[in-house]
Amino acid sequence: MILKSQVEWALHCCAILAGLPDGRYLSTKALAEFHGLPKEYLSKALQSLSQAKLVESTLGPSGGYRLARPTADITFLDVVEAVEGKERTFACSNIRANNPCRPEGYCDAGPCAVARVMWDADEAWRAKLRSVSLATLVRTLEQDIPATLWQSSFEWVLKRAG
Amino acid sequence: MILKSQVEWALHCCAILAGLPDGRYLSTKALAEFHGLPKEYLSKALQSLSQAKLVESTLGPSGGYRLARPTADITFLDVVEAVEGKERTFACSNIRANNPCRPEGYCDAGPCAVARVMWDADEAWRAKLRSVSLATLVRTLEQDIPATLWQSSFEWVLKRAG
DNA sequence: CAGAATACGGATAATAAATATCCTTATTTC
DNA sequence: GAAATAAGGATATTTATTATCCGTATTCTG
Repeated sequence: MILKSQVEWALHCCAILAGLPDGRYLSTKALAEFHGLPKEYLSKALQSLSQAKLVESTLGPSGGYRLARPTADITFLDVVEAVEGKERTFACSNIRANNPCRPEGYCDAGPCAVARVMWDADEAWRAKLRSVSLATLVRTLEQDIPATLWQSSFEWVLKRAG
Repeated sequence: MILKSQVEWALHCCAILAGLPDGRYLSTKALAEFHGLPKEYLSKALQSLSQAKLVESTLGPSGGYRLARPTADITFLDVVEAVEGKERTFACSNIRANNPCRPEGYCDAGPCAVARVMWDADEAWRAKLRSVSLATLVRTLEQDIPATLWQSSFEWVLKRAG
């Protein structure tokens, strides 16, 4: 089990969009070029973000994407769920129902004990993702990345932002 | 992203093995029949548990599997990792390295900020799985399942345990 | 107003992973 | 010696992921 590569792409793209000045948009083309990704397929990930209302888009030359909410109000979980879907990572197929000892018409009171544990773990994962916002990510990146690279990247993006 | 169905199967099988009297083995055939699963494919999951040293096997008629350690010493994480592998659920392909603004020969100090968050969440998931043992699971099941069904299932298993 | 650039969605192909079955071998029990 | 078993290799089958291509509507630019 491994997350789609689109999750990674979407998160990095959101980090870039988070640094965009108000009212500006950045195109799929620019985002793909900046990250060295296939434009057409990255486009699908960005469309997922758009459908989840995390980003807004505009058409035409100088078109592209921008965040739809303040960076503090978009979490890792938002982005992950936009791309991966909101379904739990453990699917219970209720195999206990196949127990040959079950009386006819027996009905389970609640979800399977195995599933409950797996779902608790899933929720712990989501809680952690929910606790980190894009604002936090940008602050971290600003500390990680050398100032010169940070600035040149910012300028690279600005030059292409419509 | 969704866990393999073999994870579910392995956990349920471990729950059964956890109730086995000392020194007894239960075959793939019995485990498959009890859970309504394809014997050949379930066998692969059990082999994973065996390779991870979570269970011991013996050959011949009256052969099968038993737990290799006390139920309190086998966690959900042990079983999940035996089947799914120990790799993290987020794979960082280090796309930041494609940034066109990077100076020639630039080298990253540490892992990517995005990956660190994703890996923290992965670890939170694993920590939760690590916190629940088979002993805990069996206690929960004993409370969930009606005594009569619990007992008839126990007898069903015992009749087939070598 | 014309042309270019864009997001969007549908269709399709290519690749990889999960699911499943079959068969052979070595071991153990009876 | 016969039967049952785990183990592992080989191979399909199915599903998910990754990727590309194309047509459409929209928006900006000249």
